[in-house]
Amino acid sequence: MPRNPTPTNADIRKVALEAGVSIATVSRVLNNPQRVSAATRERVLEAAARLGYRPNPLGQRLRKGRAETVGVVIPAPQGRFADSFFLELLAGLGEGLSEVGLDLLVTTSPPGPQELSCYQRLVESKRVDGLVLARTRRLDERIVYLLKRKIPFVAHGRSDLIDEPFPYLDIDGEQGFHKATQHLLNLGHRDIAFIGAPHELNFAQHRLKGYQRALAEAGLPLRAEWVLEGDLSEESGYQLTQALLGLPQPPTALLCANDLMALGALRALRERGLKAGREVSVIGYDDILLAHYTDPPLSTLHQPFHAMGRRLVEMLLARLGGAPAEELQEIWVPELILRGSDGPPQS
Amino acid sequence: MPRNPTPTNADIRKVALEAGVSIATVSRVLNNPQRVSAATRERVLEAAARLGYRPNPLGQRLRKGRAETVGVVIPAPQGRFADSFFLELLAGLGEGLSEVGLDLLVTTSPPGPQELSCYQRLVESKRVDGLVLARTRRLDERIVYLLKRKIPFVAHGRSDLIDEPFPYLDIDGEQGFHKATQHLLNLGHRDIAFIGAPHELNFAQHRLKGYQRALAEAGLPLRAEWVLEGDLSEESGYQLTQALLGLPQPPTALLCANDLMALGALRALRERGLKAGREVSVIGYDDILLAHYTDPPLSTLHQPFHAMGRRLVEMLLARLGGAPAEELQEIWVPELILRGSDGPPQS
DNA sequence: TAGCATGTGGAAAACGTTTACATCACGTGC
DNA sequence: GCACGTGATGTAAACGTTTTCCACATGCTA
Repeated sequence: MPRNPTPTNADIRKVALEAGVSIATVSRVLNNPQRVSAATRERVLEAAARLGYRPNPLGQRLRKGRAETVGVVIPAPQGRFADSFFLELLAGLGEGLSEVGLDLLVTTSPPGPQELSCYQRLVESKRVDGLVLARTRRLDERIVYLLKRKIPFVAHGRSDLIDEPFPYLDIDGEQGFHKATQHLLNLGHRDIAFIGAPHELNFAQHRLKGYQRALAEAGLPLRAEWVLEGDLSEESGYQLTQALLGLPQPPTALLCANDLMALGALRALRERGLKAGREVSVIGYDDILLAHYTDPPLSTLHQPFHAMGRRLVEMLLARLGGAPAEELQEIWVPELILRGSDGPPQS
Repeated sequence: MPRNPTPTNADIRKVALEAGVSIATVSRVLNNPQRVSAATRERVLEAAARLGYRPNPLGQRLRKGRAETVGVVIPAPQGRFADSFFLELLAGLGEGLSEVGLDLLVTTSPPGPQELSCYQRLVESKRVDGLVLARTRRLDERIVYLLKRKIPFVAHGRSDLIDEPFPYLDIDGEQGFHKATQHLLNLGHRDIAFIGAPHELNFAQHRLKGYQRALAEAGLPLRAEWVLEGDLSEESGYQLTQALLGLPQPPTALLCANDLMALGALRALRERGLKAGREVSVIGYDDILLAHYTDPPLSTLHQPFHAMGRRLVEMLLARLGGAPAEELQEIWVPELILRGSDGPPQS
C-alpha cells in the first residue's frame, strides 16, 4: 500500500530498513538482480517503489569514478550565432544519450585559444567521461590534446593532418561536391564557381577536391578567380557572389560549401535581378531547414545531423566500452537534393 | 620546481602530504582562504600547483548535496527541428553558467506528456539544482510541477493562468505588437491581418491583444477572418498567407507571431507575384538571423535571446540564493526593427 | 597569574553509493 | 559424517570532498 506519492527523499538505507535487508542487498537488486534470491528481490523492489526510491547519481558517480556525462562544446562566436545545424546535432545526441542514461553537458566557447582551455577544464576536472567534437579542423588541436590525454571522444568530421586513428563520423564531402559538379556539367554548365569554407576546416579541402576532380574529369581548366573562400556566413556568401558576378566573365553556376552562404548567394542574385536556377545555378551544402523555403528552394547536399548525432552516441558508447578507434570510423554517402536553384544554363 | 606538466591524478590527500598539512587545511585553503595562515596557505597553493591538483567535482557534489548543474529541456518535435532561437538562448545560458562554474545539462524531449516526465527524471534524481524553462504555456504543467516540488527555476516567458509567483523574464509581446500595429496604421494600413501562435502558448495571447488593442484604439473593427492561428513553422505561415490572399478582400498588411511564419508569408507573397513591403507589408517577431537576409529584409520585433539567456542565469542564481520569486520578474520592452518588409499601402 | 578570546590546524564524520570480502546455511559427494 | 562447493546475505571499506568539532598555542585583560 503506497504511503506517499512522491517522497523522493529516501536513500538506500531507508529502503534497506523498509525491506529488512542490508544496503548491499538493495544495491545488488538494482545493479545485479540475479545475484539475489527472487523472494528478497521482490521485497526490496516493493520497498523501493513504496518509498519512491531513486539512486542518487551523485553517490553513484563518486563511487564509480565516472561522471556519466558526455560533453560537447558549441563554438559560439562572440555576439554572433552558432550555426543552426548544431541544434539538430544536439537533438540527436541528447536523444541517444538519454536513452542510455547519460547526461549531456553543453558548454559554449568562442573559437580560438580559449576553446582548448574549455576542453581542458572539462576533462581535467573529470566532469565528463567522453566528448563529442564537431566542425573539425585539418590539424585539430582539440583532437591532438584528447588523443594525448587518452580521453574517449568521437568527432563529427575527420582531421586529415592527424595520423593517429580516432573515431569519427563524416560525410564524404568530396563525393558530394563531385556529384554536384557533375550534375551541373550534365546540365550543360561549363563556367562553375566555388565558394569554399575556411581552409583550416577539414571539410573545406574535401569539398574543393570534389569540385576540382569533376572539372578535371570533364577536361575543364580550373580558373583561380572562380575559387573563393568564405567564412560560412550568409553575408560572406553574399559578398563573394557579388564579386563573382562582377567579373568580366561571370560563372553560370555556383557551388557553396554550406547553405548559409548559398542563401547569401541567392540574395546577391536577386539583388542583380538574376533568377537563381535560370540565369545562375546555385547548390549548397547541409540542407538546413531554410533550404526548403528559399526562392527558389535550394538544391543542396543533405546532411542528416539528427541521425548523425544518434550514431555518434553509439560510437562513443562503443569507444567507452573499449572498442579500438580504427573500427569506429565511418564515412557516409552524401545525398544530392535537387530543388529549384539549379537548372540548365541560359544559352 | 614543477615536476610534471599535467598529472591530473592528484587528490586532496596527495596535496596535503606534499604540503605537510592535513586534508582539512587543503580544503580550507581552497574554499575559505582567510581561515588559514598566510604561510601555510602559500605552501598549500604551491603544492597544489606543483601537482596540478583540481578538486574532483564528483566528491564536492556528493558532499555538498548539490549537482552544481542547471538543466534545460529543449522541446524537439520528433523528426522536425527545434526553433533556432533555442541555440541563441543556450549560448547565453552556457556563457553565464560557465562563468560561475555551473554545468549546463541539456536534454531533448518531444512536447507532450513525455516532456513532463523528462523534467521529473531530472529533478527527482537530483541531477540538477535548478532549471530553465522556455516557451511557456498559458497553464504550464511544468511550472505547476516545479512549484509544487519547490524546485528552483526561471522561465523565459510568463504563464498567465498560474497565480503563484515564479521567476520569469519575458518580453512585452502586447506592447510589441501594439507598436507594430500602430506603425502599420500610421503608414496608412487599415486592413491588417494577424497570424498568431498556438493559443496554448502564453505569448500568443499577448501578441494578439497588442494587435487588437491598437485596432480598437484606431476605431477599427476586428475582422475574424483576418485573425488566424499558425503553428510557428514556415510552412504554416505560408499556408495561412495563401488563405488570406485568397479572401475576397485580402489584407494589405500582415503580422506574424514569429519570424519563421513571416518567412512563409514572404514566400507566399512571392509566389503570387506580390512584392512584400509594397503590395503587402509583413512584420514578424523574434529577429532571427535569417530575418536580415530575406527579400526584402524582414521588419520584426527583436528578442535579444543571448542577453536574455545571460540574465536568466543571474536570476536563477539569485533564486538559488533564496531571493523571493516576486523580485525576480522582469518584462523587457520590445524593439521594433524596421527593415524592408513594411511600407505604405498601395492606393 | 588566572581567565579568556582568537587564530590555526588536525581528526573524524558525514554525503550515498558500489563492491571486495567474510559469513553462514545448506546440500552433496565421498 | 566430514569436508566442501554454492548460493544468499551482511559488513565494511572505499570514492573525494567539506565541515563540525576539538586541541593547542598565543596574546591580551583584569
